[in-house]
Amino acid sequence: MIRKGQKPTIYDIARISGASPSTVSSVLNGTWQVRRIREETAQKIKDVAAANGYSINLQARGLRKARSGLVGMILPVHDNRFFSSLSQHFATEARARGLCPVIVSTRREPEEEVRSVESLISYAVESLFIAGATDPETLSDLCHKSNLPHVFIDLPSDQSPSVVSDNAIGAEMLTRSILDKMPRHPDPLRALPYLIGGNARLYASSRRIGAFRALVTRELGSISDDQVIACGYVPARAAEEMERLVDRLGGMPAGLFINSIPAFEGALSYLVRLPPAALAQTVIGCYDYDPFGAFLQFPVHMIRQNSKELIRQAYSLLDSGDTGPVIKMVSPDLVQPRTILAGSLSEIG
Amino acid sequence: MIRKGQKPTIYDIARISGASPSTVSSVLNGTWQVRRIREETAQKIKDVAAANGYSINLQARGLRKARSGLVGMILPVHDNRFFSSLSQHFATEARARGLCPVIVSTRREPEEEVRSVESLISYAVESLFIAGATDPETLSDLCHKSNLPHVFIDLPSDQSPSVVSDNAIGAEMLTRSILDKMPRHPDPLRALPYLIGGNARLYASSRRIGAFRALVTRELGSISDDQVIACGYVPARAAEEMERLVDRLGGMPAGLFINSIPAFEGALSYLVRLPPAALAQTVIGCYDYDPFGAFLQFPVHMIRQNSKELIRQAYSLLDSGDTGPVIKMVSPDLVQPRTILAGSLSEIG
DNA sequence: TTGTCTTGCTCAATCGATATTGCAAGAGTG
DNA sequence: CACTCTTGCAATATCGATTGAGCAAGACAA
Repeated sequence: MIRKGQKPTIYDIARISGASPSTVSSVLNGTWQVRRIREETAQKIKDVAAANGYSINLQARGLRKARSGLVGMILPVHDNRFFSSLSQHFATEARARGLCPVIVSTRREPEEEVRSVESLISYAVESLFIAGATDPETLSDLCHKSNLPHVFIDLPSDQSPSVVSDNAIGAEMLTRSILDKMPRHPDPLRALPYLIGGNARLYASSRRIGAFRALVTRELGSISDDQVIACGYVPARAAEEMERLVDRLGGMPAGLFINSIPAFEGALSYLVRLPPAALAQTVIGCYDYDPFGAFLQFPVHMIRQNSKELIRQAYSLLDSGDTGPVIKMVSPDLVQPRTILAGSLSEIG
Repeated sequence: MIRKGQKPTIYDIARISGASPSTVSSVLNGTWQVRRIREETAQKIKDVAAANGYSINLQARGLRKARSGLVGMILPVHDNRFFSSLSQHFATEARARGLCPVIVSTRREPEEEVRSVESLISYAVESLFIAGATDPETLSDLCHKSNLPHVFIDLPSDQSPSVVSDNAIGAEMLTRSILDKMPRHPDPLRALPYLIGGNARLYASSRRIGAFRALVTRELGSISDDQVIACGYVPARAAEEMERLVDRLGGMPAGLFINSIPAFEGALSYLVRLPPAALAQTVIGCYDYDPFGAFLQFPVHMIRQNSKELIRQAYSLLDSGDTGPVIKMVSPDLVQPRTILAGSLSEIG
């Protein structure tokens, strides 16, 4: 019946069913009513196709129609709570739209980002989501050149539509809840809130630090540079700086704003060695979320990025057809300490 | 120069450079030496291509060559530590092989799994990785029919090559380290190890439970059904069962084997309410890994699945060309409590 | 009966790249 | 000088699906 070893094509189905390839094509892609194919004929073709395990060759269709049915996403890594949550929502929405999601991770390497974008362009993706790009403008250029609709997520581009977490609002919420719960302390230096972690030159951190400084200044009258320790994202560095800070102050400060999960890990590795009493006088907030943070022996306020909303907004920006530079802000959520005991964590299974 | 609004094709490059499309094609795909194209001609074509921002249409190439350059992966969800780690390694290896990874999540819905596999077949993926499938045999049939090389991961198929975590060995390691560290207890019931969580009818859990029972029987002479509480994966259920167990025993048992992260969360939500002293007499092990587990106020032994090795073995099974049913086992790792303080956690940033 | 419409298809060009075959011009050989 | 051989490229068929144009056969009107 069919050429051996090959997948059947519409030509095979046409031969077997005694119709022409064009009739088969229109029956199988659903346009047969418009093309005035008899119901009887259509049914026969469908039966033959099913019986022979026909499945369409989307490369051929894509070539002819100049549409691939693919949507691309670029992100730094898959194995990260935030990015994997982004990709989950991205993929779910893509499938809901009848598109096939192609997600490529670039390990934060600019060249890999460029290669990946070029590769996705070559596969004729219909639009592209770019999350956490290290080099937004180069990628933006590439997309514009190829006339490819695209959105930046989390890290914006100056030349393209972007959706980002509202770091200023998130940092303000976190700072405010630290200030609100912060115990008074006789030592004026230990009575202050401190920020640790992050890279002041990066987009997200700089906004968070800015908001922290602004609110602290507004509430406490001033802020010293000593209160901001943007020591990067390496846990070990954060551990060192944490220890140095506690040494300098002669104990824990009343408030601690930890910028990012890696910094949190580093700080933790030091904090867990302190006597529990040392932590009783501190309010800790972490910008970024980990569910097990809620099970530590001391309460931690956490900021959780709203990845679902980020994706929703990204799709809606694309839908709008606007290709100019716009930045949409999405507010993150403040997660209260120990609010998660009820079992809402099943997602981390 | 170029048809406006369109991406340039080899025909455009041919016209501009004064060569023929076939020459352009062979120059741009690197086969020009074989085809005796002059270096001078080749260079000119490359220049023209670069100047006009040419990028190959992989749909056309794929159609012609009957190879797409795509590798597919099916998994339940992206936003899960284990699966996202799998996809990270899968994607990295795919790119290293010059292939483009297409990862589709199916939310553990059998129909979605079927749709996704069909969709990937239609895109002509060259091979397919299927992780954590709920309905392996149906998917296996689909792949065999389409002559598509494939491997199952984590959850095996009877009809296809599969790579799975060695649940028996993992459970034995975890059980052994619990038994080794378990304190003696005057109450004979509290002196025993208990297993909580998981679904005894599922592949992974049943093996883990089997290994737990076997080793406990071997070391302690016997095991009672009361010691195995396979109450599923819902945190709240685990919390209930945990409380019930502690009530029944009049305190924490000497050893606790928690099966899966969701069960761990549930158990935790109860355990953190106990006085710290209550936990001092217990050894806890968790089958599955979460880095923050190491920062809890009591030590937890954890099993970490070796996702990198799972992927490596899966690729090597595919490379071998074998399509018959084989199961490769990969041993997971035992992570000692608090071994992670040094900063190896940066992956979760 | 002739002309017009509708029905139900088929034909053939097309998308962009690949690969086999073909072929002119020059080099080399006797 | 007639010949083969090599060089360097062009022509063309092909992959599988789509789609506008075309066309035979019957229905219906005039």
